[in-house]
Amino acid sequence: MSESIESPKSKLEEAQNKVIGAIAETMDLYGVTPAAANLYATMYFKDQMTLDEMRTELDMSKPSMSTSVRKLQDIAMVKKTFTRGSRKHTYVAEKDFFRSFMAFYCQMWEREVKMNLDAIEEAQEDFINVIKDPNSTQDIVAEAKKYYDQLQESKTYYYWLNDLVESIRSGKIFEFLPKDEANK
Amino acid sequence: MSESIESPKSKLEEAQNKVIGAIAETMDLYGVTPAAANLYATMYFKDQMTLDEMRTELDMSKPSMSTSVRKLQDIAMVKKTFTRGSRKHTYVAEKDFFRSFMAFYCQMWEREVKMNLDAIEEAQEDFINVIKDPNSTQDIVAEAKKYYDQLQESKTYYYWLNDLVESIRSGKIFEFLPKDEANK
DNA sequence: AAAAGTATTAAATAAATATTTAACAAACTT
DNA sequence: AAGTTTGTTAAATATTTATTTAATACTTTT
Repeated sequence: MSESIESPKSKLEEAQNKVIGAIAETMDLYGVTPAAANLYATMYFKDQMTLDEMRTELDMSKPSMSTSVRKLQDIAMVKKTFTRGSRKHTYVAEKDFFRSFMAFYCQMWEREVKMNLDAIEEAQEDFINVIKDPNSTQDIVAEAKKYYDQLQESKTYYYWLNDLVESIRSGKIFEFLPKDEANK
Repeated sequence: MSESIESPKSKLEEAQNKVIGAIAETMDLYGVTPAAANLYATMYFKDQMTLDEMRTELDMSKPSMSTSVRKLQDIAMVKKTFTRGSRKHTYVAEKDFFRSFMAFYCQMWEREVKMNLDAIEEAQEDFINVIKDPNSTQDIVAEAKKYYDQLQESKTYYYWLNDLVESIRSGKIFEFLPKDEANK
C-alpha cells in the first residue's frame, strides 16, 4: 500500500471512508436499513445532495434513495432544503449528533412508554376485576394481586423514562451533564 | 365476548397477554428476534423457567429457546438460576427495567463510542497528513481542514455519550432524575 | 395546457435473518 | 462405565426484510 504514490485527493476520500464505515456500522443497530445507514454516513461529508447524486454516489436505485431519505427524515437525521433554481429536491444531513440523539431516542422511548403504560393500565383493571370476582379462588386472587403489584412497580420505570425524555427535549440534562466537559 | 362466562383464570391470562404483547412489540425495536422478545415478555410473569417449559409455553423449538435465552442473557435481561435437585437449567427474567435499561444502552453506546472515536482518530491523522503534504492543492487542504474540524466537533458528542454511560452505570443520574418522583 | 423532468408507489426479485430439524456433545444417574 | 437426559452446534428451510424494476403521479417549465 505504498503511501507515497497516493494522491492527496484519494487520501482524503480514504479518510472519509473510515468514518463513513464506522457510522454506517453503528447505525444499523439503530434500526435503519444498510442503505439508509450508508446514505446518512455519506451525506455527513456533503453540504447537500439530490436523489440523483445519492444514487450515483452509492450506486443504488432511486427508489431506494427515496425511501431511505424519508426514513432518515422521520428520525430527524436528514432535512429537506430549498435550493433556488433547481427542480430537484435537495437534502442535508443533520451533523449535530446531539440533535439526532434527541430526536431518535425521544421518539423511540415515548412510543415505548405509551404502548406499555396503556397495556399496563388495562391489565391492572383486569386484575382488579379478578380480585373482586366472587368466583375467584384464593390462589387466583393472590396471583392477581402479585401481578398487579409487579405492574405498579414497573410504572416507576416508565415515568422515569418519560422524565428522561423531557429533560433531553428541554435541554435540562445538559445542566447535569455538560456538553463539553473541557473537551478532554 | 360475554365477560360473565369467562373464568377468573382465563381473565388472568388475558390480562397478562395484554402486557406480554406490548413488551414483545416494543422489544423487537431493541434488536432482538421476535422469539426472544416473546420469551422475555412471557418470563416476565413467571418465577423461573426451564428450556422445556419455554418451548411448551411458546410452542417453539428448543434450540430457538436456547439461542433466545442466550441472547437475553447477553443483554442482561435474563439470568441463570441454580435450582437444587433439578438437572434442567432454570432461568429468571430481570424484572427491574432500570437494570435492563442500564445494561442494554450502556453496552450499545460504549460500542458506538469506541468504534466511532477510533475511526475519527485515524481519519484525523489522515487529514493532517493531507494538510502537510506539499502535493496537496489549496482546495484539498481547505477541504481536509474542514473535515478535520467537523470530526473534532463531533468528538464532543461521543465524550458526552461516554459521560452519560458513566453516570448511568454509577447511578449518579438518579440524583438528577430521581426514580420515583412521588410516583405521580 | 402540454411536455419534460422528478419523485413516489406497487409488484417482483434478491438478500438477509430467524427458526427448525437433525446431529452432536456434555452432564448426570444408575 | 454405559445409558439416559439435557443443552448446544450445524445445516437446511422458511420467513421476513431490503432493494430493484416498472408503472404512476406529481411539479415545474414552456
